[in-house]
Amino acid sequence: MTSHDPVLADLGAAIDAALAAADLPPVDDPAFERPRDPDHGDWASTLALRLAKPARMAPRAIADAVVEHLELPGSVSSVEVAGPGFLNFRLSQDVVADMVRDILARGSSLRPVEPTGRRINVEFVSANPTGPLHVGHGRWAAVGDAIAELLLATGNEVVREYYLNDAGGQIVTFGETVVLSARGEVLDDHHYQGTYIRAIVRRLRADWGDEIFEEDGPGDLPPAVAALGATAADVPVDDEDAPHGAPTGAGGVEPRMSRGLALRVGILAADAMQHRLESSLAVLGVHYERWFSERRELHDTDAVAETLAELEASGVAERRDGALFLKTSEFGDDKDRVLVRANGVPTYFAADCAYLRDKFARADHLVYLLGADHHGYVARLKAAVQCLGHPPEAMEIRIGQMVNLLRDGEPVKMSKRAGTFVDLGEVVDEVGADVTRYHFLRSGLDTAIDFDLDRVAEQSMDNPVYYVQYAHARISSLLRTADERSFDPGSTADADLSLLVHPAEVELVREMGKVNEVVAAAADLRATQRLARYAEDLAGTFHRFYTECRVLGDDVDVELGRARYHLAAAARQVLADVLGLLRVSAPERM
RNA sequence: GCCCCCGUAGCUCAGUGGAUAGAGCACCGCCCUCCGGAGGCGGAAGCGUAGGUUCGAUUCCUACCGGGGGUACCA
Repeated sequence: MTSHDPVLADLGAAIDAALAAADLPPVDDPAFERPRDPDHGDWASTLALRLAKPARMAPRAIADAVVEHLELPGSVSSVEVAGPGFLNFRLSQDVVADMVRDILARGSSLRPVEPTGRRINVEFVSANPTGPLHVGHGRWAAVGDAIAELLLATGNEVVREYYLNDAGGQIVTFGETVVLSARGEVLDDHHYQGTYIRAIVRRLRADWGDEIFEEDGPGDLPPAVAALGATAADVPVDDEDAPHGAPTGAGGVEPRMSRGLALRVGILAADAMQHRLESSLAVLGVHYERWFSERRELHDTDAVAETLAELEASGVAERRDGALFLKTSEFGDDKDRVLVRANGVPTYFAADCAYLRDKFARADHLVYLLGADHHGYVARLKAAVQCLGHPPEAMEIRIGQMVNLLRDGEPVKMSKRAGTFVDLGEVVDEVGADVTRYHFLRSGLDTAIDFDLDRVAEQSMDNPVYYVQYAHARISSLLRTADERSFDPGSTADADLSLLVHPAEVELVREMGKVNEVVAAAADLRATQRLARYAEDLAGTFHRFYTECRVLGDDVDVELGRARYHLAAAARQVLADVLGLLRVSAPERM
């Protein structure tokens, strides 16, 4: 990472030379870091501390020896030894000036990157199309979207993908639910509950008329749907081949509709749900390059069958007790997993294998964003990757901890079936897209977070996202005002940026200079909170600068005012770039 | 039982071996004849417990305590 920064590359080379000149052993990494305390300079190296043992010398003595032999590159103005043996470096004013000019000239603070040539597939949310999204999904949506943006910014080809589980028993159950609801009949415990079912009923009724809910069905369905009665689409279903039914009295099970009807309506209902999912996500500002339909792309094709045949042919899958097992235990899983049940019906896992195979035909690297409730699935998925002949690291699974939805401190139970969830769309309407996104983006995935509706709504005016956005709006206002007052900032190239020596100016510049390394680290670690926290730090340094350093006014030296103008403009650009990566808006006015 | 994640300020969360552990909110006290006070400055307040590794541990290891999630020929 350090090699990306030209200054550090120069400095590293100079240090290597100094070590050699001082008869000290070489280091493979100068271990540059940003000191927390600005008094410690722009960059620090801990190499003397690390070298103490192998060189059998006191760290300070090593540091002194290095400094003695060090020829500083032009980009570094000073070095000093501090504390137990830190080397603290300060950048020269030229570097500062170049950075500001560069940002303004290019219209971006993000350093251009070499394309990696890597095709990365990022899958996130992928909630079943049998119900609306809840707040927890919002977290994966915001984080997945921002991670995709980060990977894009660091030179990768990226596809955001949503896997639609629009096949299987749940679709039949979903169809049953909709039919019963349309007929005004009572639902059983295993049916989906919630007011959104009525919306689905209205939707289908509007599109196809009431007869869609009858056994015969309308004759003018699109062929693809009409032909669905018994296609591959209903393969991965519970073991009952009989129509789904509910216990009625003591007499046992009495079918309430045919399986074909439930399936047909279920498929149409899932399609309708997909549109609802898409619009909910769009409200959050999340858009996918690819919606992958399990039913259409895996079951209606030969994909599953081909995958199974391939796995069997390569010897990683074998028949046992009438079922087909994938030997995942040979690749770290607890036990082998069933691909095809003894009754001939493929499992959900079989579809997952086919899906993996399909993805690897389209991408070099797969990122999955899953909730903690899916972590039990990781081992077998990792194993499946290897069974398909790919190295395990070609797929990366990020497990995110859960979101606890609270309402005034009290947990809100979220259950799709019970209908007691709070829809993501409602939340976004209540607190706003930027606030919702930002709330999720500023925490690490490993942290289980609380989302208190009342608190977030109440605090919305003091939300950290506004702190950042306000800085952006404030600079915009400043530049507008300058324009209105016919302030002539002159060109960036002519501005004397060496005038920027006030502590608040130096701090701002110093903070701005971190942007590329923060972006690189955030991308590497898939850690959106790094960007968010950085944005907050940067906004803070700007606010301090703004309070202490005036840009406009008769009492401000003209040249200094111009330099500050360009500094502010560059700071705005950095803020806009970081917010852009988070896909949070950067308003000119608030 | 076994597996995964987390215990940091009153609250929500940062800090993937470095110097005096940070931010926002809440609380107390200051700061607008002047570019947006949705701001700035100051104050008070914290690494669950006990060991270990290391020149150095909030960070890595072990145990314990506490919280969350997972452990199907379900999807």
